[in-house]
Amino acid sequence: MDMDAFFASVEILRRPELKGKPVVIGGTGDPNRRGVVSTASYEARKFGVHSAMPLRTALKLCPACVFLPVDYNEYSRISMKIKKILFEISPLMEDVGIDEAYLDISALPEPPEETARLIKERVFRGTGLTCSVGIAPNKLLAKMASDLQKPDGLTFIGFEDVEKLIWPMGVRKLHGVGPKTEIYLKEAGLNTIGDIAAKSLEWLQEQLGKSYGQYLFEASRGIHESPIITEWNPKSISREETFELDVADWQQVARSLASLMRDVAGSMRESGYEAKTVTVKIRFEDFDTLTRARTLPAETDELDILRKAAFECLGRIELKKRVRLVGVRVMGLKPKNGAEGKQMPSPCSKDAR
DNA sequence: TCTGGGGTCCTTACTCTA
DNA sequence: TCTGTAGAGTAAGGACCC
Repeated sequence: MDMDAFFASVEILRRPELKGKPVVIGGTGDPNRRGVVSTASYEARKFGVHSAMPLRTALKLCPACVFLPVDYNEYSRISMKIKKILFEISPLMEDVGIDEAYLDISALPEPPEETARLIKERVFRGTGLTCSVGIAPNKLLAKMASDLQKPDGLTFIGFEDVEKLIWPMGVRKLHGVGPKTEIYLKEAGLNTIGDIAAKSLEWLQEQLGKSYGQYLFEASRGIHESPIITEWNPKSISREETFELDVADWQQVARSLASLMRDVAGSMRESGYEAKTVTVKIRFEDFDTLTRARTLPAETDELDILRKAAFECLGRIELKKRVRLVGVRVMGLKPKNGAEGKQMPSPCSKDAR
């Protein structure tokens, strides 16, 4: 199940006057400041606006677009409502970020198409929002099925449809193939998913690495064994900040790092985790990005220790260019005092490769 | 000229230890 | 003691996802 233009749809729901207008959600909502598009309504997409595009570019493409800030709290609230509805239909549910979920419905007595219709109906009745549902024998194909008809779609894919429906698609449509791999594959003469499927396992592994080659070999044939993951512990917690204007002042970078570290430590305590490794990230004005990491003798959630480690990392980076972004991440997480830790919905798909 | 933020996983290089 | 090797842990960077 995949919500349709989720952030934009939520905003339109609470401001009905926006219905039918091109709406762009991203950053602070000011298209003249730094930020990217999180979600564009279908009307805005007609102007070429899409996710991850700089807001300034979106403004150029569509000066008539309505730009709104991201209201993550509101989207989370509605997301939880949706997940509750889905969980009631099948508790074998995997959260995939804020607007997607996989459901194993193979054990339900109703036929799948009936369940799919029930999902769409209950989500709409509960929230006023539409979603697209894909039904397939595994997560990979279900995801591709849900993308096939959007918005408000309901699509079936079986293994027997892979050749006809999936193979003609561009390589980029395969989950796990991003912009870099797309370029690489095209240079190798592979334009469609079928082109990948025509290659041998050995060739793909030689060109793209053992693990990723194996993944592409199977995925291009619609083969994907990964199970529904119902519980999940975070592996890292991070915060980062892009400055409105690139900064040359070391003090300002340090202040920002200290504040981000406070935030991360707060988040760790809230969720009940301690961390072993601290990583600092600096992105310079030319987008050159460096990271430095420090592993501590033992896990901790004490701000003083974490901050000291972060500053030790920062000290190993020569700030000879202006700084665009500063970030901090903690990893090697362990639930505190042997407690369980708070299990969370997974933030994004974990099994692309 | 533009390129966010919060995540996961993989690869490669290096170091330490058995 | 010297040499080689395997494995674990750490560090850095990169690709991808929502």
